[in-house]
Amino acid sequence: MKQTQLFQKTTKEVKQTDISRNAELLTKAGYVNQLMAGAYTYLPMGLSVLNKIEKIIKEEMNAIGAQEILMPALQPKEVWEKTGRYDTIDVLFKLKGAGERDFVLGATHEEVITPLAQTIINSYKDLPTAAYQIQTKFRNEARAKSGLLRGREFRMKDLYSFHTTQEDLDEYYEKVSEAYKRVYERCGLGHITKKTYASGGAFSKYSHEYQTITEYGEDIIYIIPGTDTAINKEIINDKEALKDIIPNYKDGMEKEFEQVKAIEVGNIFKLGTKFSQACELKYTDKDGSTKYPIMGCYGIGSSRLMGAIAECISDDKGLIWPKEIAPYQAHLISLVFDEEGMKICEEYYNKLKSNGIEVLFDDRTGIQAGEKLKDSDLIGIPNRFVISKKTIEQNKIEWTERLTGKTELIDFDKAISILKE
RNA sequence: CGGGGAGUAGCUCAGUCUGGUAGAGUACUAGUUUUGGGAACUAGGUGUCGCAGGUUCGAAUCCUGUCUCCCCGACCA
Repeated sequence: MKQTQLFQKTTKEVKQTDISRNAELLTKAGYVNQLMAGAYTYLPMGLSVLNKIEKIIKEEMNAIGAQEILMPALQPKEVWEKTGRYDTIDVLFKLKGAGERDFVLGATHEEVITPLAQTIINSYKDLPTAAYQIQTKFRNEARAKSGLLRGREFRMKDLYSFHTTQEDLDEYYEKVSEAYKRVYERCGLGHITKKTYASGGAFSKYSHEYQTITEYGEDIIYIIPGTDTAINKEIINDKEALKDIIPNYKDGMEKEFEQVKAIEVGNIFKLGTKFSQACELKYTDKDGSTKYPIMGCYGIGSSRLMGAIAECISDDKGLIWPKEIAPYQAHLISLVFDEEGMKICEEYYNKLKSNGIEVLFDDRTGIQAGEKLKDSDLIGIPNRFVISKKTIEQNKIEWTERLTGKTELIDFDKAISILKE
C-alpha cells in the first residue's frame, strides 16, 4: 500500500486530557478514531491489526476443536428474562423496536447459544461439543475509558462448550487454558500475562482470568512466586481459596506476594448447568435418563487485547507491533525526491509485493526525512527499509529493526530473505 | 452513579477573571528554495466560540439549564 493512498493519517497531537497510552499511540498513528466514549472506528491498519489478532484466536480455537459460528447481536428480551439476567446485568443495552417490542444488544451470548444448542444436542452422542464466535459486543458502561481497554462497543471472542461430565469439562477447560496461553504468546504478551484465579461468581468455585500487567490496568493481582499464575485481589482474603490454590500454603504468606496492576484480557468460566437448566437444554444419556449438559464459557476481548498490546509493547517513539500482528511486515521509505530516485523506489516496492511481502510504501514527496522517520517509528512496523541517495549509490538498502533499532546496509535480496523468515 | 476538569478553525490550544464584533501553532492550497530525525519564504481559504434560554446598546466572555468528552472513585454478567 502506498502511504499517499492510505485512508489513514498520523497526527502530531492528541488531547492533553487523554492519558491512556494505547489511546494516545493508536490515535496518533491513525489506527483508530474515537466516535464517542467507548466506541472507535478502526482505520485500515488498525483493522488489519485487529483482524490478525482475531485470526490468531481463531486458529487456536479451531485447534482445540471449537467451531466458529456467528450469532445475532440483536436479541429479543424474552431470552434474557428466561435466565433472569434482563434485570441483573446493569450494563445491558435495552432498546425498543417496531411495535414497541423490547430488544437487547448482546453483552454475551449464553442466552442465545444455549437454546440454539438444543437443536443440535439431543443425545450423549452429541457431546462434547464447542462453538465460538468473534463479534461486536455491547455493554452500557457507566464509564467507558482508557481507549480500547473499556468500550461500550467492543470485539470479543466467546466460546461455549457442552459436556456430559464435570471431568470432561475440566479436561476441556485445561485445553482452552493452554490455547489461551498460546494466543497471548503469539500476540507478544506472553511474558507479562498471568493466569489469575478469580471469584467464580455464581457458577463455580473459581474462574480464571488472563491478566496482562500494566500500570493502566483496572485490576490488582498478586503473583504467586515462582509461577506464571496470580490471584486476583477479590479473593486474596479468602483463606480457603488460598489453601486450595497455593501448594504448601502457610498462613499470611500472600502478604509477601508481588502486587501489580493488570488488565483482564481474557477469562474462562465453568458454568455448570446454570444456563442449560434455565434454557431447558437437555439430552438423553446412555441409560435413557434426561440430563442437562455441563457448560463452560471462555472469552477474549480482541479489541481490548489490541489496546493492551499497544499499551504494553511500545517505547517513547511509538508502537512496536509483534511480527504476527503487524499491519505490514515492511515499511519502505523513500528519502529521494527526484523522478529517477522515485522510479527506483517504485521498483523495490513492486519487487517486495511480487514476493508476497506486506509492504507499506511511504511515497510521500515534499516531506522532510525527519517526519517520515518519526512517522515510521510511531506506526511501529517491524522492519524499516530506507532508500536514499546514499543507498542508491551503493546499490544497497538500509534496514532498521523497529524493536532493537539495529540498522544495517544490506543487499536487496537479503531484505527479501529477512522478510520471508 | 458521586467528585473534579474541559468543550473556540480539520487537529492542538490561547482569549473568558475585567463584555466591545475571532486569534496562534499546525494542517491544507499555489509557487520558489530545501531534503537522513517533525524545513524557509511569499500568497491564500478556514469558524453557528457544544446546545438552549436569560441579562445587556452589545455576550466566546456574565447568569440559568442542558448535552458531550477526559480524569479519580463506584460498578464490571
